[in-house]
Amino acid sequence: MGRHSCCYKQKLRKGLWSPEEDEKLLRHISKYGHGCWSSVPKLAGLQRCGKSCRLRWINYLRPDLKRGAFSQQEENLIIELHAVLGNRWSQIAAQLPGRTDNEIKNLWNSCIKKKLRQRGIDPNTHKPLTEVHEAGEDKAPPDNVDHLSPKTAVESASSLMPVMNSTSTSMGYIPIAADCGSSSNSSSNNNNNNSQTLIWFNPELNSNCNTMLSSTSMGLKPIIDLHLENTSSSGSTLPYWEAGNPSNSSGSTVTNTNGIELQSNGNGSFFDNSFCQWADLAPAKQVQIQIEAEPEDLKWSEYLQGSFSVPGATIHRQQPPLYSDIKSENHQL
DNA sequence: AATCACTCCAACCGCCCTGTT
DNA sequence: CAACAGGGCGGTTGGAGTGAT
Repeated sequence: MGRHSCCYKQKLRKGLWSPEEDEKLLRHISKYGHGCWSSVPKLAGLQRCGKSCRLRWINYLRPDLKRGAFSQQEENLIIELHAVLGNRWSQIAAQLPGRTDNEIKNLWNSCIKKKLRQRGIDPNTHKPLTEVHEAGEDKAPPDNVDHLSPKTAVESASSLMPVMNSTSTSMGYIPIAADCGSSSNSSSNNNNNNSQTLIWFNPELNSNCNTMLSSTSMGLKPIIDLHLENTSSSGSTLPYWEAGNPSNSSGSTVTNTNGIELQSNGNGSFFDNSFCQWADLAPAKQVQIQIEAEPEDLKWSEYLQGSFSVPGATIHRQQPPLYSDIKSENHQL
């Protein structure tokens, strides 16, 4: 594919934006909105292509941008999100209000990568450098490795599990990854062609690894609180991994915050007839929940608009969840 | 003061996806 | 179905700024 058509036009300015250009663009968008970007330069009286205007607006002129250096919390969050999302800068940026994907990408390449290496962590895999070398991965995988492609979603999530093994009493559970069984070439999903396997985990298990977003071929997955409890334990609420121990889970139920109950079959598996078909409480701190749904039912765009649905369950949310929201929600539990 | 090396980041480039015709 | 346009994204680049020599 060649250049974008607007770039063929002659006499278009390139390079840094002058204050006058900024003012023209700002004034135009403030007054009329951007509408069709390709028409913005003409209407605003700028000798730029629409893409250039869009970029300038998004990365610099937007009024909701946060200026200044990144805080330590923001850096930590970027690292955590990168571990799950990889180089999906726009999705990472969506979790950091006021920050742009470009900004985050630059920070990652110029600063965070270096810091991680100094700490002995491979920035591509987020594993200790020694481990990476031992595994014969001297040559670091490319940054654009698809951390959560449908085939590797469960694998990716599982790879995070070892760092989530500290004790916690939090009840907040959220899905972090999905294996999209509807993928045309996926053969790993129990012969169910229109299903997904979600992996849930508790963000409080490890403060440094409380990433809870998952991304599949369908886009970023929504975040859901899954409140799990063991009602078989004399009324007391136990963390799910205690309830989910296959050896003692007989008779227990698991309920999420949406009131969806998963009934144990006594073999470590939980069955839900409204939201999920089955939920398998694996021995680790992991539960796989298979959902019968067309991929379209779970599009992130729909979720952004306020709701999405799967058979038997509709989950509403006013606006896209922010990482900080989830953190505080879980702290409240 | 001049030069060089290095860092950082704004902006560009090329590609992909989606919607429209 | 193909062609095209628009928008979005990730990778890369070039230049400004800064510190060292």
